[in-house]
Amino acid sequence: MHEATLTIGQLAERSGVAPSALRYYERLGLIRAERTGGNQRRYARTELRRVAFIRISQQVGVSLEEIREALDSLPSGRTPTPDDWAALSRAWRERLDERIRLLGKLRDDLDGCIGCGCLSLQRCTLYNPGDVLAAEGAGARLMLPRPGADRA
Amino acid sequence: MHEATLTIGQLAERSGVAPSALRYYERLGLIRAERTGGNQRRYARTELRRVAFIRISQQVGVSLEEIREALDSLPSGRTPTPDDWAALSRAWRERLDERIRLLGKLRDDLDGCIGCGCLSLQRCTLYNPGDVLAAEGAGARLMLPRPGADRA
DNA sequence: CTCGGAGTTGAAGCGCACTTCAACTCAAGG
DNA sequence: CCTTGAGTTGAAGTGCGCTTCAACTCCGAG
Repeated sequence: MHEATLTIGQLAERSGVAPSALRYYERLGLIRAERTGGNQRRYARTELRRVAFIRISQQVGVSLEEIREALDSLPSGRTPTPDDWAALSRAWRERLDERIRLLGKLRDDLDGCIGCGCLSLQRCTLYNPGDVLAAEGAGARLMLPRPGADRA
Repeated sequence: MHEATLTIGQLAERSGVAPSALRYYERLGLIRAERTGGNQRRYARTELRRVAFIRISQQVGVSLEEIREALDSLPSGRTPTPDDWAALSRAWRERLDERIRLLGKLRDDLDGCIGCGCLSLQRCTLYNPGDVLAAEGAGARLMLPRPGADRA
């Protein structure tokens, strides 16, 4: 045990991500694996870091497709350095800030509306298109893109 | 025009929600409508406020099912007062605070990891089960419930 | 060599929040 | 009356992020 590579089960256990999810990530091109003679996946230990980055990015609210693009921007040829990872993380920082800012605004507005009890679409800042927490990735739109906005 | 009730098209325009979504909300029991002799929906103007509450709640990260439960808790019989709406809004306030808190923690941790470049699953506070932004509603789990957590 | 647990695949299913479609009816102006 | 735009329905489709399943193979301990 404690070999240079990990089986899918080992990677799953260490990362907390189900094997089915890891295979899914691979299909999307987010992680890679060598194969044994018997066609089984063997993961380099560096893949652990990739998986960590994926899960963290999801918490930031980034879609798997965008995460893939980010990972694709890592230097090919050499193993990514801590600096490489730091650069990617910095890229999410802005999104996270914006997300937090908008939720903070929502909270303030909600407080205001709790005070006045208005919840009026026309007057309340809560329902202000253009200041919407738009398409932050993640599944069936959490954040209210205007209807048809993705086709416009 | 400017009648006591709204057609589905009018409600859609005023609320910014597509007619198909409004019909969907009705099927889920989130809003109600009278019917004309010709079976067309006519919405009381108070439904505007319900729709506003629905969209705001979604921004907080609440699922339609939970929103339905919240709306069901409104007093039946009388038209909800501003105080009634304020009470519902207050109920989301805590969720919003928690959401903001966890995102803030994620940001701080991310800053720390940008500094050290670690992204290590084992050591990094970023990947700390139990402190995960769990099941905040909304579609295909944005916030990383542990695999199988919804079946456990 | 045998056995069982771990791995493989493609296809299908799930949950959420909707949208789209076809086929039809209604309502209002000319 | 006729047309046109708006409304009606149920069924099916969409996108994301997976999970589940069936049918099969691999690998290592005994």
